[in-house]
Amino acid sequence: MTAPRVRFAPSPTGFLHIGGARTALFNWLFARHEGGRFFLRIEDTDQDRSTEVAAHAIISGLHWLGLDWDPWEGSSIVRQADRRTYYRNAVETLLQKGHAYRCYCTPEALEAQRAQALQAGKPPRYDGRCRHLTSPKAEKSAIRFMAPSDGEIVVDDLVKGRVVFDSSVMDDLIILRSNGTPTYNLCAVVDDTAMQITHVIRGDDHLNNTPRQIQIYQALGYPAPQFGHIPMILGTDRQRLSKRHGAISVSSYRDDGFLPEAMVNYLARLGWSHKDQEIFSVSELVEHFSLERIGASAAVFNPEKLLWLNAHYIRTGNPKRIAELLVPHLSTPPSADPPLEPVVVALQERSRTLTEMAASAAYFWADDIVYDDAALALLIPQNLPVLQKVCAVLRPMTFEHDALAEAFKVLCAELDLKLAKVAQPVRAAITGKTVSPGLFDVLVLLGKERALTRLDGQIARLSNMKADKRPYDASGLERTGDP
RNA sequence: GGUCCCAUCGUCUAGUGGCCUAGGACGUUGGCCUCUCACGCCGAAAACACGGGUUCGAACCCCGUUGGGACCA
Repeated sequence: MTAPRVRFAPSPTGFLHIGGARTALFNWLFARHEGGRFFLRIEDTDQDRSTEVAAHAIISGLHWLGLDWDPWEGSSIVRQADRRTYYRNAVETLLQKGHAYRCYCTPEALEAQRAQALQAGKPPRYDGRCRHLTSPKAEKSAIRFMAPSDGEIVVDDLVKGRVVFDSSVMDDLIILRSNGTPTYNLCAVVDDTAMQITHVIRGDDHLNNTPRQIQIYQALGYPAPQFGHIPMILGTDRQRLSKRHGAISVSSYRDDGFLPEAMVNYLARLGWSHKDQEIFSVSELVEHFSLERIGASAAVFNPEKLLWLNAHYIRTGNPKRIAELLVPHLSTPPSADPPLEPVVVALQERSRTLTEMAASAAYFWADDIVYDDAALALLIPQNLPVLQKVCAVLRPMTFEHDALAEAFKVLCAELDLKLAKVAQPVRAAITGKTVSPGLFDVLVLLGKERALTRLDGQIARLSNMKADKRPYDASGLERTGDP
């Protein structure tokens, strides 16, 4: 195949969502696999609904995913707002060739007709009443495309296979509104032709637009590109994915501590497959990607699997990079002691998101740690002797993993206790939680001074409780670190 | 309503007429490992929507039904 040219053409009416991101990804992968070009075109002809904020959100979403694009005629991004004259020219050409005509029907009248047709149980088609008008009826008019009504239009879709449309069901669509703005189908044809797009890869919600566009290509005398319509992404209720389904913007996943490679991997496997492989690096994706391997049916978005992939990439990621990505998620900036990287290493295999990792890391740097209920349940007078023994053993030691492990082992033998019985109270005392990385790792990371301070603090508190002979009451305990 | 698309475990999928007693993955679940939680390892439950054809043989090809989705909006 000669080097293909593809594009991603979002309307800037909101953030980059999961579905758009996958469309962009498939286009990008196809271009990179085939050694072709990938362009970004912002479809902002509808100025009422388009915003700059949205355009930026889409661009930053693509950047985050690592999708880059090629410039076209010197500009990085093609903007339809800059191309109005080309649309006007195309409309003019169609008018001259007799493939378009002025329609004087008002939007209100059209709406009434539509409602009436619907009422009568008929398809709400435009009846072509202005088609044969010879003289202008009013100053304001829209321009309609004169759709050929004979024969059929065949789309040899790269994903769906051969799809045949009967021309007689196609009505005369408006290509230029009475306010002078061109419509989607016209712009897409004009731009895809100008940009020499060879493959239009887009959501299958556009499949029904395709025969209309093909008719416009033919009327204009342009060659039509090939089409590939990829299936929709659905919510758990099998409805088209929308805000109701929760987080659907790419940026919200970034903010929730997901890694771009996890998102890319997940999106790629949603509708596309390569044998039984689940984990793909970007270069593997580029290597194996092909349009033929895209499935024909819609796919349900499954956040659980995304989470699993994210956990995988956090676990196997370069600690230095993970550390950098973690920083924005930390509620308090980490100090140099302990250094961030070894903390990340300790938490990598027990964090599914950066957000989770940040939450688990808090006690390494906090001056006042928060004790959760499960930890407080272990910090009771019965465990005071154990904590005191541990303190006594630790105080003269140099904190080093194997030495600590040996010391605990010896102590356990001495006390005739399982390691769990000793480790859990200590863990609770120094982390405020019952869950953490390996105890000896935590002790080393925390450092001798901080670990002993926390242990001493709890020993003092428990000693007081015992001296007061007050019954244990968790609600009466001081909880430091709460806001 | 019309047109179009789609149909394998709950979910993502492998399967391209005999390799299928239908494979993998997420999730669920039993166990092992174990200082907690994870990771890892071993095991389990779980699907060809239905009905007709074609064929010696159909998850796979054809038709229909049902169900879902999209567009017209």
